[in-house]
Amino acid sequence: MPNQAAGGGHRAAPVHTDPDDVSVLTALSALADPVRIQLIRELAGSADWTRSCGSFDVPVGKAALSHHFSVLRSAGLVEQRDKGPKRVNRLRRGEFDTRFPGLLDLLLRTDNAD
Amino acid sequence: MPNQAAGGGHRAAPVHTDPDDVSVLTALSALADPVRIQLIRELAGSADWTRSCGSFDVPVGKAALSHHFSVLRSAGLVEQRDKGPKRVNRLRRGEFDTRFPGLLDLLLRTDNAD
DNA sequence: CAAGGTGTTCAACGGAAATCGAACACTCGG
DNA sequence: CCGAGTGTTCGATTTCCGTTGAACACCTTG
Repeated sequence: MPNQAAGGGHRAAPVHTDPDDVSVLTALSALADPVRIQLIRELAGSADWTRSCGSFDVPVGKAALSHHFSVLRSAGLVEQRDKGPKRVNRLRRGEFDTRFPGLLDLLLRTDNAD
Repeated sequence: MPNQAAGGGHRAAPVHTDPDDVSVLTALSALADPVRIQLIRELAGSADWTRSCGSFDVPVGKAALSHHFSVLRSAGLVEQRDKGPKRVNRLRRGEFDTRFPGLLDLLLRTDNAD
């Protein structure tokens, strides 16, 4: 029996924020970064829970990457779950779009390339 | 005859950027600031060309204010015109909304108070 | 022409955010 | 139980952005 044993998991659970509790300023600040934009775009092109944190093609080290995911969680943009040794991600598309209609679509439009 | 004389005005014309030439990153960065958000909100609640730069209720000095307007111009959000000694403003609502549909509306929704 | 009002520019400061390297914690496979 | 792989945390550095004060430029009114 690999995991999910009794007594609860040991790893520190990632802290999430509900999009409803996110201010516009926080949302915009989270999105106003090249690395995070790329993370979201790549994430949007993948199925839920299929991408681990290290699987993204961004020009930063692990530490900075971990920080960026923390920001994205705080802004209600990304949800994370532990899967074995990896931490897999999901873009909270529906929930975030309910809170900020059209904002994510704006970022994901192909004609919005930089 | 006060002004509008031949030979052209002398004041340095403000540099504007067409919303079509603005990247998403630039737009989001411009909007991800408390002072600029307030400027846009106040501007949205006023008729075009009725608000001079100094007429806004923001907690910063003239220098910083001038800088913020420069950022807003560069992001294609605000248009400025000289009117006597004052510089009056206009929110480029239609044009900006064509480039980034829904983005301005998001900021101006009352339930998005911080 | 002088004076007050408006806005820009400049150099400089300060603080927040991004980044890195190293150390640590956890999971899984030999 | 050890080792490789994954991600977080810590401390320190760097970079960027907002802010200021002072000097300057322009327009108008007296």
